[in-house]
Amino acid sequence: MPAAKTTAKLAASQAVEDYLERILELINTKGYARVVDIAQSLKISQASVTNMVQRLDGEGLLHYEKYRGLVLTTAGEALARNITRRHQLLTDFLKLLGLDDEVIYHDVEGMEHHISPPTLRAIEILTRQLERQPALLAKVCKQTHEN
Amino acid sequence: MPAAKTTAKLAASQAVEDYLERILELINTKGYARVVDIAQSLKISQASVTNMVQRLDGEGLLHYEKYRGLVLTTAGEALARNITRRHQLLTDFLKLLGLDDEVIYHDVEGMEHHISPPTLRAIEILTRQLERQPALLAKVCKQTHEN
DNA sequence: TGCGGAAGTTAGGTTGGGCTAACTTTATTT
DNA sequence: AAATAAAGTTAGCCCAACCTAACTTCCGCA
Repeated sequence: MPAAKTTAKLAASQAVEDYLERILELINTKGYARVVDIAQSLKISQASVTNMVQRLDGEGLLHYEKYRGLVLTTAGEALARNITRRHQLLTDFLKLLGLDDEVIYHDVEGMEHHISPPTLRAIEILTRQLERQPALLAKVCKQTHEN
Repeated sequence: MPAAKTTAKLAASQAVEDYLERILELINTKGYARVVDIAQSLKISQASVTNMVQRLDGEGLLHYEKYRGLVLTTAGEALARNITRRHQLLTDFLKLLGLDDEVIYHDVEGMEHHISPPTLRAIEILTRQLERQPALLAKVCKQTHEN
């Protein structure tokens, strides 16, 4: 069999994607991800985080040791990077349209879980093309803020 | 108090939006929305539909009479039209990018619940502008399907 | 007109993902 | 090193939305 398939993935829930995204972000910014930080970042209770972290360990997305912390597995980090990329590309695209940061953050947080690779790719390419069309973008921004 | 607020809205869940959207669609295409049709359309059981329909009646989004059918209220129809519009505009936008119908349908079904009015507006305006840029669009489509 | 099948409903169960309260473990501070 | 504070965990709960099984109502037709 040529071209082995190494990525399993198999559909992570919205919640799982949110957790992984935040965990990766915490690790990138402070070097580690504590339960208390994840809870604060997602605005949920520590108890809920402990629960989910145990589940994610069971699913092989991170290694978790009671009271000692956690690290992402290769699979977990792959998923986290993937959702982070979706977040970034969507944010870039909406920024181009001159939308408010609050609005962008809110909408992206919802939409990022529902965008498939082909759509993401098309938006990425469109974004790159639009970046070279300042006149067109200016028109869109202006019209958007009219009225 | 000037400028009375007539629209309440108050955040409908994803599920509620999906139900209303399908109900409106059924009414528009066959003139009525039976439990069995809604169930089939959403791929869930009739029992679940009955449950939700009772809830939506309680929330004033439709009038429901046991065994006799249902009609959308003004509020329900407003919500349904709103979500339908989001669906349509997102679909139009993605079609412009040359994406496959299956992909579009799937992604829109997820994203439509998470797009705010400002973002929707910006995308609508962008879509209209892009429609007059066939060369740009061709480039995006081509690059999207490369590789 | 009454009966069988389709449609609709009810009751009760499951699952995911949240919560609080109470407890344990770890870390800090004196 | 003991006390206290902070972090983490457990147990038990709740709610939205789904499900199946069993029952009821409705309707077309012999």
